[in-house]
Amino acid sequence: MPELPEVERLRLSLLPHLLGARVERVAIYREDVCECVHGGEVVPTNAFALLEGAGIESLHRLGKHLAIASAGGPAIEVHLGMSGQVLVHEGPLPEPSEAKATHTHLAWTLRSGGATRTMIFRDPRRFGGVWGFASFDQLRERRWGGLGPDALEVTGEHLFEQTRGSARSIKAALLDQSLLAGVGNIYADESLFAVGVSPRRLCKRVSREQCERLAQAIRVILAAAIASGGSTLRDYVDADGKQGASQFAHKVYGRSGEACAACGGVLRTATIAQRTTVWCPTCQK
DNA sequence: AGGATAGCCTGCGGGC
DNA sequence: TGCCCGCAGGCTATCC
Repeated sequence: MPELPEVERLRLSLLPHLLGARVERVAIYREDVCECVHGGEVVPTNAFALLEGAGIESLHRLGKHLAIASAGGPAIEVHLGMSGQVLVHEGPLPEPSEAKATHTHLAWTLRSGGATRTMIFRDPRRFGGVWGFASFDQLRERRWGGLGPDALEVTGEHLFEQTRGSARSIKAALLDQSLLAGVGNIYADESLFAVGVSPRRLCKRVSREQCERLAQAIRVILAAAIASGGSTLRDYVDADGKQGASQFAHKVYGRSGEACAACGGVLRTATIAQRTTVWCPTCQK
């Protein structure tokens, strides 16, 4: 379940394969995981909008969203959703039958120096997708305009200003990508545990000082997760197929019924903000 | 208008 | 052993 740290790890692992590479060909196996936009209009899915013929200049990330941009030309956004993966390998483009069997929806032939590689986007559950734009500016405006600041750089002041007086739970707010971009179910629970705030607590009952500590916990926990390779319970791998390791560092996520690392009490679980939530009723108020 | 809810989709694991 | 059902989850559309 990719969140910000997994997407950043993916970005870093893609850099050596993509920077300076030219896209020779794009194979589209499933059009309906793509959306292409040109001149503000949604246009039929096409290889050029998905970088065919372009030279790749930069990779960007905002929250859980990854962008691959050419110099002054097209740019694509990849969103991994629940089960999306981007992988680079040495082999040729997959045959349609193989693509179907592996839920591979798109593939790019990359030419870099003398080497030819294949990048694929696969996503069994298809909650993710790929968006093509005529420029990175258009991508940013159209796809990223509604997102809050990147969670790696969120401030307590921003959290407080955006949540003060709100009647929803702090957990719901942390999951709201328009408030801050990149926190999902795992790191929402981990961050709340780190600062001793119950996921059920209403935003209007979260103080400025608590927002300050929460913002710092979010930044520190996400940075640590990036440093340790991104978390994964099942689906996540980077561009080279390597799994992350930071699931071992989760203090509450996936540990319902286990002992709290801080007080030894039993971690409990409930559905909060439509998400399975785990917290320590003793440590988190 | 803010906040809650349904639905999308497949794979996996528990229970029988 | 094999089948069925429930759950996992980010995001959008829709409802209240």
